[in-house]
Amino acid sequence: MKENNASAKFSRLLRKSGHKATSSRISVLEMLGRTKRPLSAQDVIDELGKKINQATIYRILKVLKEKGLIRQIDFRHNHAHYEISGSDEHHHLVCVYCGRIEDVHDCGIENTYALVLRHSKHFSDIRQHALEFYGVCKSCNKKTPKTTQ
Amino acid sequence: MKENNASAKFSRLLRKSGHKATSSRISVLEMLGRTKRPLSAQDVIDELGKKINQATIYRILKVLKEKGLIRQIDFRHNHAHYEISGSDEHHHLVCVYCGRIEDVHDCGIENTYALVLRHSKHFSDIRQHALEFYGVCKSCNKKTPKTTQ
DNA sequence: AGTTAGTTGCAAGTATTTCGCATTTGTGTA
DNA sequence: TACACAAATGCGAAATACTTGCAACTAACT
Repeated sequence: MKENNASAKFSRLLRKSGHKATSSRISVLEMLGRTKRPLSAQDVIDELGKKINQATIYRILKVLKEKGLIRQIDFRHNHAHYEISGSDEHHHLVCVYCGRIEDVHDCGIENTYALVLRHSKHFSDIRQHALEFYGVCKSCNKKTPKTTQ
Repeated sequence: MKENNASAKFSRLLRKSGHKATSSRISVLEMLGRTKRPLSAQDVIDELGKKINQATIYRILKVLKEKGLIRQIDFRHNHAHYEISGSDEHHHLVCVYCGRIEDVHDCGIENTYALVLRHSKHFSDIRQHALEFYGVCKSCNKKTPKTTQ
């Protein structure tokens, strides 16, 4: 009954953040939950598109992201990727030419490029990194008081 | 003769990385060079679009980015931003609701969320950050040996 | 069970970026 | 200084990614 536990947990999280626990949202969360790598919106549409309209999938991803139930990752592939919150958080090496991705574990930013490269199998050069913080500004925080998690 | 110096420097950088120093490329570099904030492709098109075709502007941004002459920044606004390399590198706070941006100076990742928030005027909450490294994988490095800078 | 705000499906629209191919332009060489 | 050629550009169209308006539906309250 793992499925049920997971989906019950997702329902709770959704309601806690002021949203309805619809079956569409739970399906998306479950899909992200059982997938290790970050998925694009298209990946989700490929799997759930027959049950859920694509506009709805985009709307769901937007809400889940705003509420922090999922994380967005930018690989600079011209589309966003998403992964479930709470999963092992790590960074990525992304090739500026071919977009190839490699995971970067056990690495603070202070252990910089040289260290990352030393641990890398496939990369020979780091050109730059992106570090951005995503949060809620004070004026938006006033407008959406339910915003907990 | 500041302009000439800058454009001569850009010419040198372009040739050094194996590309022609075309006037279009130099215009784009100069525009980014004299602008403090990161510009979107559309910003560049708005200013240079009469002289340079928009497909060309996208191609130029791609090359400059690959060669590391400019940096790409992802604000999650559904389009990329670019800034000239070598300019004061800093991070950003981006509101997940309205996209509002605030600069984050003097901050390593180790001085985490609490410290960033303490220095922030407009944000009340940080939900997540993105840290990605951008480099060249070994197989691409073989294919493009000229890749220096 | 009934009410209602919140959610979804549908179809069309917008925004962003890319492509193929003919023409032009830098750059190294004669 | 002119030549030759690879590289870069312009143009138009297309592909991709994401959004919107509105009518119909549904979860979650009473």
